[in-house]
Amino acid sequence: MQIPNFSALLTISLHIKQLKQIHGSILANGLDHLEPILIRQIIVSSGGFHQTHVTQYVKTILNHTQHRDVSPLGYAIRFLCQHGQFQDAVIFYVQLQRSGVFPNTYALSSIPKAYGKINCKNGGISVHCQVHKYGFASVVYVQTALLDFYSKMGDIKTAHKVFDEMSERNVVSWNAIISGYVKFGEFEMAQSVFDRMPERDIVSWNAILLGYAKAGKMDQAYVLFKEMPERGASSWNVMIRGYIDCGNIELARGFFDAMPKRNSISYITMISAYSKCGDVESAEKIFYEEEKKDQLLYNAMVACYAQNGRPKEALHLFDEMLQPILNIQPDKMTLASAISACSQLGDSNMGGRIESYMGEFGIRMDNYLSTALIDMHAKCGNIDKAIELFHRLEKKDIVAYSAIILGCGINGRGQDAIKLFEEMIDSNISPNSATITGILSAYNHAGLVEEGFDCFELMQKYGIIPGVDHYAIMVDLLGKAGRLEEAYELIKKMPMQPHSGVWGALLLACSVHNNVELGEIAAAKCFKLEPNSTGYCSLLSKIYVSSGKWDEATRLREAIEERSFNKVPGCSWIKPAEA
DNA sequence: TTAGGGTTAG
Repeated sequence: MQIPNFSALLTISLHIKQLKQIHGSILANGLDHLEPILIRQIIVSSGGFHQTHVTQYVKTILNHTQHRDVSPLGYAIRFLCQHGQFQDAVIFYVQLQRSGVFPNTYALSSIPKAYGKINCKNGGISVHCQVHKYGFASVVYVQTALLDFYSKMGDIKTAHKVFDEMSERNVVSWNAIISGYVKFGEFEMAQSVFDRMPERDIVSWNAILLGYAKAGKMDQAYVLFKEMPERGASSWNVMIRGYIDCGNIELARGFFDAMPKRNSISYITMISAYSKCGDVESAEKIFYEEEKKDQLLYNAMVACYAQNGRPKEALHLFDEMLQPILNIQPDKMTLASAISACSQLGDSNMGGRIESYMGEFGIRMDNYLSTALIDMHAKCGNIDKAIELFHRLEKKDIVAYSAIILGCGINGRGQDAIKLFEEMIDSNISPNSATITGILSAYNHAGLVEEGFDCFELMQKYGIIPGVDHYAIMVDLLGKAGRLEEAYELIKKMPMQPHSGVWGALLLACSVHNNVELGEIAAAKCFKLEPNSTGYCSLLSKIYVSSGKWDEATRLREAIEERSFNKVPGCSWIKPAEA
């Protein structure tokens, strides 16, 4: 093939496969100088392809090409930013600078957003310096991007300074500063900028509407909503979100039903609201009623199943979205939920498959995914792998600590769990209810009773109210140590009704330590709370046998047989004991 | 430039 043919080919819209072939031929023919044009063409033609494939391929070429033509590279950086590949955009931007190439407006107007997304304030500040250095200080797009960067980083002062110094402003610049004030709760400032705006568009109105919603002033939000010159799906979505945050899910649903044209955000807002209050059925109804299901909708429903202890359904839906007929690409959100489902099932095979998707689709590991994987490996018994992942975490937050502490606890690594808990407290991270469950389980495994009690005091310090499960672990811990009376006293002091787990822990301890009296009390409670479970009967029977109380053992066995014959739930023969 | 979704326990 001749050189002119390549150039001509690269001016028309082609399939990614054809572009890949052309790329191969270009390199084989030593025509590397055409690579920049190829990059641009891939991006331009990318509309119909999977974005992940395109971004992967663009990244591959960027990594390998020797050419440093600013136009396609700036274009590529903007493309990566538009497709959420912020880390990579920053890497290429830095490479571009290192090779001595001046960035262009494409790169400079998109890179501040990338720095903001990866939470790198210094990066954005250095871009700000470069903007002045390279003479882009009067370009409205570049300045707006910088002002938006500062406002998103919470530095409203600098954002306002950039805004004040702008020689030219457009409606986007005004909206960016308003959104910044709204985001950080400075509603009055937002309102005052809004009042001064020379012209407003729907985004300006939505930003102010959001301000009311965030302040919980839904009555005023409604007045504004009615007054708005135009309303879009976003305006309705803000109202829905506002009512959900106020706990008025019915009114939110009313708006959802009434809106003229819903978008994916409307659906996922409602689904996640139902998910959070455990109403999986309503979420399912919305999901299945919508015919055009996209990635966002699937993600919301997979998450809903995973969050509500229905891991099989979560994975079933995950599989469905990968079917060639639908071929919806999973992303970080999907994988995080799917991994959570795997850990609930203890299924590390499926988990491994999901890990391999990450490579296949070029999904970068982040804190959410790492934490989900830590939990999964720990629950599947691979605690070393979990610990390794934990130590590789960039930022160890409360969820990651909770997951690893619990993981160590359930894998018999009590001492490791205790060390990590201390490390967490030293790094000024306050434990939450889940962390306490984890550390208490670790003390329980290690048989550290006093530390368990100390933990109850610690909870008070951090304002955590002990839940029924914390008591259950404590009862188990005391029971195992043979301190049965203390365990019983603790149950009596509980401010809430003990569940069968609490009484079951006491009963188990009684069976280990052959305590008939407390065993009968605990068993009676268990029978009442879970009449259909036979496990408690066997435990009590074991206590009788071990204590030589053959008559009671026989009576109990007869009662069980009679019960299963008559299908009458409960064991009525035992004297009900008061706790 | 706005709106939304993911990770820990129960």
